[in-house]
Amino acid sequence: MGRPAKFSQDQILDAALAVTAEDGPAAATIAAIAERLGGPSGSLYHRFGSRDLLLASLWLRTVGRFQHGFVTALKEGDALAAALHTPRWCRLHMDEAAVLLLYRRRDLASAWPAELSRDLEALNTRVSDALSSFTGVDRERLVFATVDVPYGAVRRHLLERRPPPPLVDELIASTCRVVLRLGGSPG
Amino acid sequence: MGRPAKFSQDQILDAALAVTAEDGPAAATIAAIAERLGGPSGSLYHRFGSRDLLLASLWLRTVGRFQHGFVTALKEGDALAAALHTPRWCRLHMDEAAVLLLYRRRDLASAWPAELSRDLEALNTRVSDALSSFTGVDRERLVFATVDVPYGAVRRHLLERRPPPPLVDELIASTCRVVLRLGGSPG
DNA sequence: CTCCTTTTAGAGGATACGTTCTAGAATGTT
DNA sequence: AACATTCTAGAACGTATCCTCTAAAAGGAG
Repeated sequence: MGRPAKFSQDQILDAALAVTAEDGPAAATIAAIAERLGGPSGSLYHRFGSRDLLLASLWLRTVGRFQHGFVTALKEGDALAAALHTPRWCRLHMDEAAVLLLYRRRDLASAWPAELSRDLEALNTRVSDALSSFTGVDRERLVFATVDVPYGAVRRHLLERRPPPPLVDELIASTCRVVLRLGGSPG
Repeated sequence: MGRPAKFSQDQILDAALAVTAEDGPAAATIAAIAERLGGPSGSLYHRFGSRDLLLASLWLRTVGRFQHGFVTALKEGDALAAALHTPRWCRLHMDEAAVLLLYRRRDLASAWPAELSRDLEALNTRVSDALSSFTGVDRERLVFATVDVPYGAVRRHLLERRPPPPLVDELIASTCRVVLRLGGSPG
């Protein structure tokens, strides 16, 4: 089977993640990632054909990981849990959350690789379907309550590299109840 | 007085703004800005000493313009107006809003120039003071209602380069009322 | 008109980055 | 043991970017 890999795909993505979370996408150069990894740049090109493919893979991995809990909650009809998934996930995965929420796809991979367009589409469809499966509430309101507000509530804290305080969850929950008319005590 | 300037400071900043809003901070190279301006790169270095100084100036100009309405509303004790300032300003200044809300300072000017640190501090102080002048509400709640939520509500639309729909204002207002306990009909 | 200042104008150098290429190390297969 | 395969290792190349530097254009002052 040939020489065993010293650096796995995930290890490389983790190095890219660390660099990007720390100093932004512009700092995520091949040289910087290789240095963080402790390996040569050639290994990165061996696994991923190009920088765009590497960072696009990082994006896909991160989005996929984040979406899992969100989609599950929505499919169970629990909009509140979906909304609260964002602050909770951020506390557990600060670096990934920073990359996901502070930047855009295009800022990581300036030209999205054609090989990965299907994967990206699949992720989009997954969320879109989960949102559609949640009936009884206007879609714009649902997105506002479960995506936009949690996003805004968390961002300032991610910028300062500290976990969102518990109050954030309270405020998101309050907003959810009002916007989705869920009932429960205001606050 | 010497040769009259063909390109004013604001014209250069406008060119930088257009390029940045269109293709992100990484695309805002000196060459790209000069081409958009229709002038030589030397003129940019004549007015601003470096790329960092140029983009930092753009950041200051944009933040200052945005803050004006926000701070005014807060000082008048109108938190709702402050919260609604964001979607309204976005509709009037889409490009500037995109630069301001979609990116970070560091993504424009990787190292903030020391010459401009005072100006940046002044802007921060201005908002901080305005927030402090608004008594009777916990500061975290106030920031959530007037900054974070409007920010999140607007972002998705800025990404797609279209003005935030009227429903956004409604949802922001509803959230404001609940979080700040302002009274008024829920919705 | 002749200097002086300010600005345009863009060529040129230094540096950094993405990528390719060659060499060799480490493992499975025959 | 010899070979094929897979991966590490890093030097080397072309390109793009930031910035500097020289020359000239355009107006005002004496």
